Amino acid sequence: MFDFLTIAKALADESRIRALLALRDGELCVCDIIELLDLAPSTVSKHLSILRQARLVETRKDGRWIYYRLPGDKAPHQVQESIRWVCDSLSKDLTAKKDAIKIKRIVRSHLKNSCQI
Amino acid sequence: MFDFLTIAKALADESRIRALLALRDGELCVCDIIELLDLAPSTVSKHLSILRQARLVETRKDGRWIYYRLPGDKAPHQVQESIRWVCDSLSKDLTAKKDAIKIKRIVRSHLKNSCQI
DNA sequence: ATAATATTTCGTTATATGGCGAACTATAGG
DNA sequence: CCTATAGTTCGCCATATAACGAAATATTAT
Repeated sequence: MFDFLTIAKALADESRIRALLALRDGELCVCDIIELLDLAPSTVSKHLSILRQARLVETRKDGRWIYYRLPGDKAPHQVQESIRWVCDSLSKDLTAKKDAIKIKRIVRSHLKNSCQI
Repeated sequence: MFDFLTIAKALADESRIRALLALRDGELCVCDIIELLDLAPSTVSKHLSILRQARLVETRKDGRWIYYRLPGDKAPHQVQESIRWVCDSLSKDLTAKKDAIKIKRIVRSHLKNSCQI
């Protein structure tokens, strides 16, 4: 029950849901998500740590960046089912669709900054 | 997104989850749930109204009593999937198991009060 | 009609939560 | 070494939420 409630509370916030859904197309670093949500870095960091504590996201550090991603197959069944529930429920959500487009642009522009052709 | 968040917030509270799971074995009146959760009537009423607004429960009035139940097949797909998620996630939960036993006793004793043999 | 029971609504209070900025840690680059 | 960048932690404030009791509503029983 405790684990379930940790997950349910983590999913009961629009910013965290948007962040989670944005990870469907692959990992993102924190600054990507900051730009997506248009919130203060400290706020986004807190949101991500709540998702992380619920095991709804995993992290990978690469130099200065910390990449967040959806958990893999070895994640607890409860976690996987929860993510499936969110993704299924919001597969056609308009906000999520807009975010997906915005994220593509954000990732592109960040790439452009680091490896200019 | 709004409907989803209404549901997610409704599910992010232990008392409401316990009430919802208690309805798996059939409808209950408010006083049953008050006795189960051991909270003030006004508190339980508020919890149930939150579940109701999220369409996670339906009601039926019978005399003095108002019976709450899980929604039927004509409930929105999103609602049904949400309930399935909760029930699946907590199918083996210890608190829920204890509650199921307690509810059986509560219902029995309420029946005994009204139709004494 | 009156009393008792079931439930809801309302007002209050304490705590939880989301938001921010400032300060801190860590890494990369000049 | 110094600066810039990425991220987290901490402290603060405003709002949201869960809890209660008192009062209101509705229905049944006396």
